[in-house]
Amino acid sequence: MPRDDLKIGDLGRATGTKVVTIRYYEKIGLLPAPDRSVGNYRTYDAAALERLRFIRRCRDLGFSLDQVRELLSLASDVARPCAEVDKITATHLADVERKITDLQSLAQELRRISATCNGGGTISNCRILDAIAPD
Amino acid sequence: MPRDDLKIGDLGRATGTKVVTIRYYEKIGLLPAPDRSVGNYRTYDAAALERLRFIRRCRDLGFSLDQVRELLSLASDVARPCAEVDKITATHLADVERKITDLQSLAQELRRISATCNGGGTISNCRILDAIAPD
DNA sequence: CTTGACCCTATAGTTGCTATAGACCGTAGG
DNA sequence: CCTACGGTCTATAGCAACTATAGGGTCAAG
Repeated sequence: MPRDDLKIGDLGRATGTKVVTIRYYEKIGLLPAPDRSVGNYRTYDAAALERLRFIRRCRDLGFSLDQVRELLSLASDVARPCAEVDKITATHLADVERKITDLQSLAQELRRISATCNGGGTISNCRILDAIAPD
Repeated sequence: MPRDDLKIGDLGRATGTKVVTIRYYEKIGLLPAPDRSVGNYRTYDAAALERLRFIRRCRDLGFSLDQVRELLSLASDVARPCAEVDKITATHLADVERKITDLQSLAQELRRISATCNGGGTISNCRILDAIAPD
């Protein structure tokens, strides 16, 4: 076995990925099924390590697994236009920005609601509940 | 049957909730099992409508179903201190605020990555992919 | 009396993992 | 050589919070 062969645990440690997650990525086709050792252990090479690193980085950036799949497929096809990659990124960025504004108005409303809190009172005169359920 | 009896579809329309979701809330104990009509249809009264409205409002505010459960339980116990309600709200607000800052740095990074896009090029010289997988 | 809209139950799917059970492999110590 | 241990294997079930589907029953209008 070549020196750069990694067992699944090694790969996990090298990428900060749990073993079960790696197997999960394999099951859903994000990682190719690797060769097996005599004892039926998965053995990974440097390419697998790089691919998993890429996947994890994408996940850190908040891309969905489907988007990661697309990015991987694009990355392997040097002739496709770079604009396709940018489109995925831009779509994701727009999603993130929309989420931010949604959460900002949410936070605003929660602050407003929380501000109505009747210090040491009881539920019977809780104005927060009134604020949640205006009726 | 009293005039304020609602079928599940009516309740759904009145609260903007899908029928399956209402049944789901019942199954997980968020809504009590209502009376049934002769034909075995669920029949809801005004109290159920109010309770579901409260649940939906909480969900709109981003509370988890467990938090909603707690809020409902608090709301029904007039002797408990209002501070408990505020604590749930404050915790949730902190969550939301943390999510916002997380997403903001994410958006920042995505903008940075997207800005590297090599306009009309192909994947072979795609700098976005390089930016995602710096190596 | 049939059509259509509604309702019923039960089960499986979604996303992205995580957890568990029960078995096998490989190496180091006694 | 045996045993203990840590790692690995498969398969299955669980998490949030629903959504979707299958295969039926109910009810009012035409």
